[in-house]
Amino acid sequence: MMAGNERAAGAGQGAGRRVSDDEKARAATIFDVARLAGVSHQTVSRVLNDLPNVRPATRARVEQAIKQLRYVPSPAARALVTRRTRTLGLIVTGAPDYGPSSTALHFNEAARDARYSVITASMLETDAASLRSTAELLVRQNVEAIVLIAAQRAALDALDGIELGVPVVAVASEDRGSMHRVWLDQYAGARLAVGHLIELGHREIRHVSGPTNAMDGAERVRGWAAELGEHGLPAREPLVGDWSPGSGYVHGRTLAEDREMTAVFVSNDQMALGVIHALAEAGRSVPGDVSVVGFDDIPEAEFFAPPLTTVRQDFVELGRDAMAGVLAVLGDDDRMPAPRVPDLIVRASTAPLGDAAPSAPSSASSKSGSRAAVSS
Amino acid sequence: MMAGNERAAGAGQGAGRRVSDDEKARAATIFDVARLAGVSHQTVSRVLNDLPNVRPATRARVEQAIKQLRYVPSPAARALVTRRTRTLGLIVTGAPDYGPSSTALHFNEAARDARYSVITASMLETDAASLRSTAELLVRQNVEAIVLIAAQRAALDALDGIELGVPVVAVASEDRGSMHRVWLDQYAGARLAVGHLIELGHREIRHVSGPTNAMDGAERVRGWAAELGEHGLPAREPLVGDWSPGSGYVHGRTLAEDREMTAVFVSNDQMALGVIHALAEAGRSVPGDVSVVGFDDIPEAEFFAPPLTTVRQDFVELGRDAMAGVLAVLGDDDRMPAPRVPDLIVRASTAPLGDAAPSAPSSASSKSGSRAAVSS
DNA sequence: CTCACAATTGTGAACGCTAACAGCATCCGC
DNA sequence: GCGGATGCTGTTAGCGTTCACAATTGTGAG
Repeated sequence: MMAGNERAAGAGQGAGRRVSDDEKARAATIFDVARLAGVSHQTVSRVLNDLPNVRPATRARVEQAIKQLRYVPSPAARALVTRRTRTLGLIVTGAPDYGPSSTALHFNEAARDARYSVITASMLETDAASLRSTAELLVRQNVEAIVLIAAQRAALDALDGIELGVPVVAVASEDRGSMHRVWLDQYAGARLAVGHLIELGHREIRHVSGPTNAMDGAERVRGWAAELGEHGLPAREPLVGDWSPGSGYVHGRTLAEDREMTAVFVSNDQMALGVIHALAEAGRSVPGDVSVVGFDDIPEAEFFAPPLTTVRQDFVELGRDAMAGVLAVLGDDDRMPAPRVPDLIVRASTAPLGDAAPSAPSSASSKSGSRAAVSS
Repeated sequence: MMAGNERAAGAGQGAGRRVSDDEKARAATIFDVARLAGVSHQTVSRVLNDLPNVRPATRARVEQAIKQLRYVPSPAARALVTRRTRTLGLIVTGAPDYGPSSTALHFNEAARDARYSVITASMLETDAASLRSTAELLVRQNVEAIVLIAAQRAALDALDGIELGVPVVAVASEDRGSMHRVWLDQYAGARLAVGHLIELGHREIRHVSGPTNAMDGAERVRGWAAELGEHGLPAREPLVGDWSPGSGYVHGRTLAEDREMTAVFVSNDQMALGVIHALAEAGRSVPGDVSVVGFDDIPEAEFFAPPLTTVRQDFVELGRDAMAGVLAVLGDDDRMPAPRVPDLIVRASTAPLGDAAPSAPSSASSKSGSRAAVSS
């Protein structure tokens, strides 16, 4: 022991000077620990990595030395030799909306649990050029995989097909051959919402959609149309919004003049807020005259006037699924997670078709307590 | 050239086999580039790091080789020898609210512009234990500094005083001796809001505050009280909310019964939504009977019923300030940025005191197009 | 006691890069 | 035409780990 190898000599820490945990003192290395514990650096490494064939007494001695020197292994040195960084890249585009932000947060936590670090690249822009250069930036950091939380189709397309050298897991509502994907089933969620309106007796159900470049929105349009079609109901042209309450308000004004219509499926809660505002302003009460369903269940939805019936998405699980997907493609684990179906949350913005009869009058039942948050 | 040094020999790439850019081919190293360009690895390193004293012709040859081999330098190897990772840690606690999320996003962009990577650790919990272990986790990744976006006082306190070995820059509204700080001036913002109400003639101005553990909220309380005090107006006990629309609603019901009160300064926009809802429900019109001012200017605020007068905070600049702060403490740059003062955004939820006298009850006038809309 | 064999520990040699210095032309002034 | 600057380029030595072995110690059967 105390082998006079070139390292120990090179370090040249005078035995007396070492103790002071003063400022400039360079962080301890595996050799410092080895010397203090009276073992070779390799034995320390074995302890660090929990390898077998270390006598318990030795292990204890090493652990004691580690603690005493406040030693932490260098991730750089480790990455250099193992060729694994245990680091993932996360790209989030667009404004920090509730959905993407939540997904990112829970992905982050899941990654931490799996002992991976996450280098995040958030960006407001969503053009192909900056997206690609951001992805390449992450690759240059030697991330082992990239997770892309993409709302806009363009963001997904930007990374489609290009060979980055690392796997990409997209959190997106549309499929692309070239990358793996996890998602929440927007189509099914929309059918849930529209199905609810149909059950309430509505026949003329309009739709305020998200922007055409939004994949979630497109799936919701599909679901809306499919559910209507299946019940032999007409699907009038959707009104295309931009997710903002303002665009909901604008379309709400238009809708207010459509006297046939008795229900609106709005593609997110913010726009639903605008729609309700416009309808009420035009004297069409919600849910008295018109039923409105939103999508997302943002925290505020419960406190709209009236409290909003909406479709809740589980972003917690989505974030975890993203991490599960990463582990899957990295081969450390199982297969790609299946999409989850959102839940319908019935509140007070929907009511049975009744009082104001559009074309086919019917009597209103007074069932369904309005408030009762998560009822149904 | 072509020196038969141990590296080139050790690499043992058969000259014939090298060309295939097949799958398993290990990424090119600086030696591969050197060989192809017919120079030493050190010259390649000089080109990579933009050092002087490289003949333009040589530089071009090296750059050509780099491109041809699609070579990217290994950050791990670089970090190992330079002892600099160019990586920062970012801790964001609590739910992904608008403010913290925006700040994080713009910090992220600013870091990228400064050629730093950011390892993000988002966490819902805010207890000292998990916060500290998260910070230590980041330190173990050899981040050069940690940025803490802290809303709750506890989050700040958790990292206060403990020696992490790297500087901490807190984005927080209260000061702690042990760390650097950037912030938006909540106190000044609150005075702006209350000053506006006073100018409109209000004398009984109540306050719905954030939770007591929220530093922003505490500063806003201070600002509210100070502004009132300076005008010799009474500051009744604030109603303590929890930022949610729900708590705003609850306090709104209480406030509705206070017939003295003609104005409320609410500590964030979400609670203001709840307050307005409750007031309207109780027959006290906003702004006809009561003026309401919020804080934050979330995107939805403009579409509340009525559109909300509020205080806008510039989270874009705050995020950039955080990065500027990091550069400052890292010594690469100038000094800690000064706090910024928010802007008052006047919309339709505030009006001059007039119709309804504070102590003398009166009938509500129907002035002010208070958009019947969302009011119930 | 001795020897084979397992358990434990130690010894170089990478990993891919930068830092420090050494070497070699080239150029300038006298 | 010679000495010394002044580019430019090359050589060697680490940075702190893990990997692949080699060496040593311990154990149980004969």
